Amino acid sequence: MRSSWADSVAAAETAAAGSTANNSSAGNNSARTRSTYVPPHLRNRAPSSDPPAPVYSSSTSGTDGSGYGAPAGGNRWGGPRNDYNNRSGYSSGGRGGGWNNRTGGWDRGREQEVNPFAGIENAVEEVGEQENSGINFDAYEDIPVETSGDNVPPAVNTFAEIDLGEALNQNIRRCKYVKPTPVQRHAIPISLGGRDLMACAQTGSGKTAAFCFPIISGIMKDQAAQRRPRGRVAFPLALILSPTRELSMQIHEEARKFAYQTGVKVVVAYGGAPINQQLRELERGVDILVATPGRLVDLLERARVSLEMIKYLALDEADRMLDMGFEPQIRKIVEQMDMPPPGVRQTMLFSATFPKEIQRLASDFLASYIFLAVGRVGSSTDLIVQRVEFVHESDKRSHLMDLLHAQKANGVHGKQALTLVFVETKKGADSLEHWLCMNGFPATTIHGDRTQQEREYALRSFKSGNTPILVATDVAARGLDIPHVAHVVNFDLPNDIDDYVHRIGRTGRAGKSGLATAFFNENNASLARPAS
DNA sequence: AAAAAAT
Repeated sequence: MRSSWADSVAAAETAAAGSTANNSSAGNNSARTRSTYVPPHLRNRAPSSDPPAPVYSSSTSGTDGSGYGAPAGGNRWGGPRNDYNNRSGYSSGGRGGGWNNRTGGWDRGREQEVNPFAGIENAVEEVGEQENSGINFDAYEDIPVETSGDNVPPAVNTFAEIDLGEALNQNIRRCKYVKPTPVQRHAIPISLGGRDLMACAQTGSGKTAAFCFPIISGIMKDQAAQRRPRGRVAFPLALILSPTRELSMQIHEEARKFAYQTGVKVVVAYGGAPINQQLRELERGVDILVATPGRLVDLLERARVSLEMIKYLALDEADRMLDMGFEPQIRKIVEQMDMPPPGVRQTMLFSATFPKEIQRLASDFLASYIFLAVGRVGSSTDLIVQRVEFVHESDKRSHLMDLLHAQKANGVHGKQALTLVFVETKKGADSLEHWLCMNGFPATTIHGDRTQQEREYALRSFKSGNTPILVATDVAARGLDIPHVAHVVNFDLPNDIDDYVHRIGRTGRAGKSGLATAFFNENNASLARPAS
């Protein structure tokens, strides 16, 4: 039996207390050198005390609009951040002109930063005021949060309280983040303070921003991050590991938004995609590398990536990675290559649960860490309406059909009523998808037997509402943040209650309400009562 | 028993 969240909290408090007690001052040195809180009345001014960090010096006069063609007054690029521009592989000089000119001389590939805000979410029409931000902030009030450890930095209530820099603040506005989510309120000050962090929280709670903001801000402020020669070996400053390719892609997309026009370069590497393109991307320079463990080990063995310069390490969905048997790869990456040890680098470990194996990982990877547990947002108990229906195996398809027809009849537009159907097997996914299509319901499927290209296409097609039904195996169960999933159907029940919770967590995201239906029959007897 | 992940 897995430990519950409450157990995790309890267990972790002892663990965290024990691990921090003997090592209270280590790892704090970097914290002192970072700049800190700026009171509200001093914000949006040039921080005169810190001339060498000019990123923060100008808030551009123009409203930035699309991000392109905006730097009229500011010229963030040409000016003060030359060190950075050079380092990340942009040619220096003529910056402003080149930037505004999309067909300019050097816009092949990604040499030009693509505006990440022209994203897929625009494909789905926004409804109503509340949805514009994508997050229902009211749902975040009264989320239980626990922290433990030595000298926990106080939480913040607004982004403005945190000195993230103007470029990052602008991206936060572009993302329409109004105020920090609970995990952000606590985790960002902890990370900005240079402390290691063990956090129990789910994706969709704002976790990605919680670890990206401090990393990006830290890289921007780091005077020591001088330009390095570009070459065959890439030297990322930050590494983000995640269990599945799609989750890595998603983190990469988000991180690119947060890093837009900061000069911080984010690159993603995962399997199933041609490695050459990823190698080229790495050669152009990388600050933050987002990767799945297998592909990263490959890159390390080819000596195309060195972890020598790593200052920030984030492990996302750590429990999932262990479940999937990645512990050897992860230990190899973190402990047996050239990555700086705990205390020298800064490490953030995120996990939905906190069982023994994760506790061990935490004590091995983290130094003097702070434990943070954030209650679930849109948890199974409040925002997701759950139904369990007894359906014989042979009736499942027609029953699903009834549900889909009812949904249609309720006048939900195809575009917004995305339905995610979980099945047990890859074969089952294929055949159900086929059957749905045959019966007039545009569906697609995602599972581990499909090529990466097919998987990515399926996800895009689903998100855009093109095929508003996605049949999935557990590859999609955790972490994926798909907006507008109105209904999760557990066509086949998962074997494990944790998986169930994660699956239905695909709906009711970001504080919106959702519906979850599970088909239950005699085959699932083992789930009906705790089988221990 | 199944799923995921490097080729």
